Amino acid sequence: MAPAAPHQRTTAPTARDGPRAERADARRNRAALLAAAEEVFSEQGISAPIDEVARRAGVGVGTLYRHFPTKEALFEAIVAARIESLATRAEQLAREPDPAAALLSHISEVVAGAVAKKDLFDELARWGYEPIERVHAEYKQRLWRAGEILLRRAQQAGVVRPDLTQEDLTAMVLGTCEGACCALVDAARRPELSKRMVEVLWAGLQAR
Amino acid sequence: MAPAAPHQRTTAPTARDGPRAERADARRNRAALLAAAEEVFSEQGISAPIDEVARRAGVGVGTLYRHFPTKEALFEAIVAARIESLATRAEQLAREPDPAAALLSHISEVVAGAVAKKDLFDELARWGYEPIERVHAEYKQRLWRAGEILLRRAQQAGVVRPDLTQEDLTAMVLGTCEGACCALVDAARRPELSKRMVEVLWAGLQAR
DNA sequence: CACTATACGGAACTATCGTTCCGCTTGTCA
DNA sequence: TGACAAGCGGAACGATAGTTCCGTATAGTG
Repeated sequence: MAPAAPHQRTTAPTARDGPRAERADARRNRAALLAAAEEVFSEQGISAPIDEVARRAGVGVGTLYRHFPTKEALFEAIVAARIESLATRAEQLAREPDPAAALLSHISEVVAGAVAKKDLFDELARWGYEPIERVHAEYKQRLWRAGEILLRRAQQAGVVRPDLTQEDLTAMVLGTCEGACCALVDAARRPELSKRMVEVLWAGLQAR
Repeated sequence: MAPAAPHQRTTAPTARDGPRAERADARRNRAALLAAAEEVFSEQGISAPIDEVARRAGVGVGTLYRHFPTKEALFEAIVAARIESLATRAEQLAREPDPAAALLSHISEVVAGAVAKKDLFDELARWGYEPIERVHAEYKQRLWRAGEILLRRAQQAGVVRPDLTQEDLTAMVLGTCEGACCALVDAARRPELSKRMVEVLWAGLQAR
């Protein structure tokens, strides 16, 4: 986005010399916007109006659009971080000695995350299991690949039904998130419910 | 809705005598609207624009609103029929001798229905598992109660985990529908996928 | 055939949201 | 401290969708 490096010019440092450093208020506002977006999107998901984010950040919409070209871009900035952390955690689990426990932890953590944060939920929901080859965002690829490894290892250990693909598992995990989040449940009971749902899913995944 | 019986008056049958019978074109148009709504909503779900329904019925929106007070009312007219038929079928299953087979059939049929018809899917999704006491529509009550019986019988037969409530099961069935319908899957593979998901769910539901 | 209650069509209205535009403000630097 | 690029706010715009309104058309009746 930035047209060139802000410092070191070959010509004299006059006023017409390249772009100045970022102004302090701009940096403050961007931070405030990210914090507000984090709050708003985690509560209301991607359907939250953009004005709500600007309002809560204490800036006008114009300022929001100065920092992020579209609503999508702002949303992605938030949700990418969430997915990255899931991916990192999944990669870590993929190196654990017990493949069954690792897969179960992975599933539990994804579900718990989606149940707690509506933005993550919305992102997973619309992600669906789009053919992963067509997904360009590298953080999604990381999560997908780590999930693949976790599933394969659990299958090789004879713990999980060998006929399941990662698409199947993804659909089931996603379904578990959605079932637990469904419209009218009061949010307070979701964690407990989703725990039980993961239990049932896990039992259903067992080989034999 | 009709204020009174259209025929037999005590006074003379003058022009100012009660409402006439429904005009033929009105009846035709209502039928066309229902047929169009059935098509459109089953393909696109409740988010289909109302104009699309009117267009496909070959009438103006004004006509649509003459017959149905809101979009909701039209949608409900369609979806109520679907839920009624699920409910009737569930009640029938509740009288079958094999409780396990009955519950499995019920689950399979709900999922298959939701995967095939987006209106049913949307309705179940937003229905969620709202406390059933608060649901007034009698056809939903029927489906819920039949589901309860099916679950209880399967639990008493020792087939299904006794700690599951109908809310749990509803959330799981709903989740299965949602997982299988997720955004980007090509619809052609949904039936197969959902069948496998029901298999896993069923395995997970087993007692011990 | 004429008359009128009924029904029809679709333009217009309202509300919501994402996005753009532009006049004003302010941080930064000489 | 003065000049000005960078940044800001928020009104206005455009798109979408549900709903209303009203002038026109017509089915049914005598």
